[in-house]
Amino acid sequence: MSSRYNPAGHRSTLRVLSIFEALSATKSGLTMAEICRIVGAPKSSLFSILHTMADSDYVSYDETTGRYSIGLKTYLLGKAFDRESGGLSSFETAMRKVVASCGETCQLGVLDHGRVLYISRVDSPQHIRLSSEIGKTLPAHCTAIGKAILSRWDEESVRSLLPFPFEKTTEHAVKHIDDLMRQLEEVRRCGFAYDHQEMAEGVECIAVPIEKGGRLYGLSVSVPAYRFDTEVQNGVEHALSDARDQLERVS
Amino acid sequence: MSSRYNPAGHRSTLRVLSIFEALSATKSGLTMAEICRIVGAPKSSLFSILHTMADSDYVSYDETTGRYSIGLKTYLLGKAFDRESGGLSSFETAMRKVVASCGETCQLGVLDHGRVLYISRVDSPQHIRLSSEIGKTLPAHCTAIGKAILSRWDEESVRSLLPFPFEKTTEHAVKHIDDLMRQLEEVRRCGFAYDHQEMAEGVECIAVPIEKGGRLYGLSVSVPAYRFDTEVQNGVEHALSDARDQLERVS
DNA sequence: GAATAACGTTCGTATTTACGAACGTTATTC
DNA sequence: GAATAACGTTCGTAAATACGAACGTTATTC
Repeated sequence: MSSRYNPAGHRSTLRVLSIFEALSATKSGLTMAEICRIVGAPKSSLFSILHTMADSDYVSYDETTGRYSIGLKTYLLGKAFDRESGGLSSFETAMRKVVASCGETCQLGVLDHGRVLYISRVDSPQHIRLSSEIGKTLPAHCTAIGKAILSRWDEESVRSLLPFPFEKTTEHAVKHIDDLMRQLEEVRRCGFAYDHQEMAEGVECIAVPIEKGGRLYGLSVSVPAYRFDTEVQNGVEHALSDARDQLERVS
Repeated sequence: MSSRYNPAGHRSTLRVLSIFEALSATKSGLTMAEICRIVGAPKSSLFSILHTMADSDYVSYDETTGRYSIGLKTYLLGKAFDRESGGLSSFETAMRKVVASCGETCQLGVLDHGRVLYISRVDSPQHIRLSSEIGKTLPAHCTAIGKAILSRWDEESVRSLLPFPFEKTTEHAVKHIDDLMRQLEEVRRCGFAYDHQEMAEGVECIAVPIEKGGRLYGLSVSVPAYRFDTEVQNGVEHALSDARDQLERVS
């Protein structure tokens, strides 16, 4: 799909996007030197790119600290996504309803290069809760959202697109791709994907796949293991199917 | 501030940003040819850039329609801005309060290349209201937000950065930059900037400048002329100064 | 349904960008 | 406070991108 000449992609473009990515993962901005280290490019190269980005206000430059951060115009791009794609606001409404119904943290993710990219979260009102971060990724094979989405793929795609051997997480995680295939078959059958402390010890997750606007999402609820039982599981599954039905109906 | 070699900026970067900008201004996506026309670059050049953007999910490509639009990852960049910059959420809270208090549309903007860039809006509950669009720009000299922000600049910057002669809007708009200077002096004195049907016939606006996070914003309320009088004006000014005080206090 | 137009894609060379090395300047170290 | 390290910036050449022209393919026109 990329240009034949440079199969890796357009270098300057990749760098612009990497700079955005680096800046979005920071709290108080980055210096040029820090960006260079993260992006893995020499400062003489990023110099003009960074200045162009700052001049156009997609990146903001703080003169007093000498640090770059995400700019106002980039924020507006995100708003445009909301407006165009029917928005994620419908997801957020549904997620708030899920949290209200079962009292646990609800998360939304997609698959990005074989990993789960978390795009939205509504926190549990309880004190003990999860620490995942929006914009961060986790392996797909050991997360409920990952399995939920993969269950909608054909076997061949899963085998070719998922990095194997799997990244190691906890003892409970599925170790071989054939075992994962069996789990996915089970997800297709019952509609729910489970992560029984596979990603992190003591965290149980349940997820459903949701198709919306031609895209596959995974919607999950995470529960600390010590308050997880059959009753909680039933409640979560009920809340998740309600959310899925509501979201897929309006499309 | 740009690189000495290419005073206009880094070409590839400018193109990436232009593509983002073009995509953010559309409702249902653009084809490659359309993007080329908007950006003003040949398709052989944008080909690889666009594919690289789509591969990284910052841009999404709809195979059925052949159209590109803003991608999910770009949305996450916007969220990162919110998280980093203390967010615009505090502005939005304040704006909702303004609308609740005076019942008219409230808008937030900044200056971008001598024009007012609208970044947020909370609509009036009334039926007759405005049609401005988030992400769009208007001339600064004939808008309340523009004048509010310019009042915090020194005279030399205003004269050098504002495009003159002014773009023509309505008969009521200020025509000469010297007249604008007198108006800005008045804004500095009383704290409020006015647009008396200067941008659009029948629309009155009042704005205050707000400094937050090292950036200058303008917060305005727009009122249809037929329901504008001294009493309304007092109410709006009261609501705007409350909002400004609240926003600048927390910083 | 033939002809035309528009689209996305590929190619080769002209042009621009890339980046190691070196600069002056500002933090850090001792 | 001298010496060192790190930063942002500039330069020249090596290497990448840019883009007109031409391709096959898909819409449009008549």
